[in-house]
Amino acid sequence: MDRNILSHITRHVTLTKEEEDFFISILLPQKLKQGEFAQKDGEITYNFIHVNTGCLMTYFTDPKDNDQVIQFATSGWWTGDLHSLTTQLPSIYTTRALADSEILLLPKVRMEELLERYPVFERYFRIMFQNSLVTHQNRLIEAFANTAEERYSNFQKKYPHLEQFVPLKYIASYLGITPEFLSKIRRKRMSNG
Amino acid sequence: MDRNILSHITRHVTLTKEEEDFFISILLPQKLKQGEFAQKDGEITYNFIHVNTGCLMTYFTDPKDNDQVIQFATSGWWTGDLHSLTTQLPSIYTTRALADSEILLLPKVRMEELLERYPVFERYFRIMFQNSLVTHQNRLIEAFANTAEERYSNFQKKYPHLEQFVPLKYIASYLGITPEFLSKIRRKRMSNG
DNA sequence: GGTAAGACTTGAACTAGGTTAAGATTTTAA
DNA sequence: TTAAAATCTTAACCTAGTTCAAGTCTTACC
Repeated sequence: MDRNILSHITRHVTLTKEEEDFFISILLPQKLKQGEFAQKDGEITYNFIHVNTGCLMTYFTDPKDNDQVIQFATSGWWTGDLHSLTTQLPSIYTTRALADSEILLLPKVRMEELLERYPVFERYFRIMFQNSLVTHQNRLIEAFANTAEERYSNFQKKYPHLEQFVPLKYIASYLGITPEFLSKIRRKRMSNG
Repeated sequence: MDRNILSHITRHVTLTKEEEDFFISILLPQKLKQGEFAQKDGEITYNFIHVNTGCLMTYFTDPKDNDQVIQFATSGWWTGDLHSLTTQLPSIYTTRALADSEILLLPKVRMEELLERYPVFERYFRIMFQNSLVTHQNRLIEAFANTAEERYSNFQKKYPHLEQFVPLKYIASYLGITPEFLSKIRRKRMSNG
């Protein structure tokens, strides 16, 4: 199996050979074609998902059937529904491949075993979640303090490669606006330079 | 010293007497009067902050001098600027007492020592951050999918005691609207029942 | 106990962004 | 290769929320 994921982890913590081997042994590799689902809303989440190659998005479908994209996950990211994974209640999110992708599934029970046996992984996930929290706080400030146009600019700076293959309607959704309004912004940009 | 904080922690993990004692020994208690600062923006954050009694708020002041409240923290909550604490770059947030409060400071270096010596605290903070992440994801969805009025209702349901002593302008800021518009919502509510 | 400062409200004019519906362009699939 | 489906754009009209300015109500302080 591809041990590429280890390079992401050893950026934050140091692993022994035993820890590496055990970790790799509990991961389930899976391939997804563009458009396929890693997780559907309404179902219980049994796996934490690591993206090896490709790109996934996680979105929430509201009662009026609008999709709200909450995250794009590319190579090296963890994704999925933490709430459903923790509580084993049905997920409110859908996670879906935006491009052909290879993912690694970390089953909940094996993850618990991992954390129990090798506390270094508690540390690793503590650091992961801590960083992710900072990112989410920033997004929250962005959402309230900046205009849609500023958010779009920041998005482009932060994820320069994404716009090539992510449909604009999902980018609009991620930015919290309608596709029509994103069109307006793009048009205005072109004429202004 | 008040060992009340331990009850919050042992809700998530089990501590030995030794772990409890060491943890308590590294905390610095501090009293704040209403309006006093626990942390000012522009300064480096040296402590993670635990609220024992009272209530603090953390806000971001944007370039146009608008305050954006990102969190209210009451008894049992951790607060402060995780980004500045981690990177030791100047904080972009201010944390301030909304009522007379007692807080406990966990200095960065002692926190690192704690995590090194007693991995059970890695587990505790991993769980904390994981839960907090779920909360932040929900807030993000709320911000985009709901109207200001719905957000206000949800806020009141979630923090029923806060509205008694938190000035409305900070609640408006937390909801991402102007105080004027919050007034309008409250007025409309009164006439409609 | 009066006054100054901050908090809250009101209303009128304005704007960022949404809605609806149609048309243009691209992608998919048979 | 072409028809169908999905994506993207355009435009007219609409609305949630802002801005500004004035007025009321509280709180704090000399």
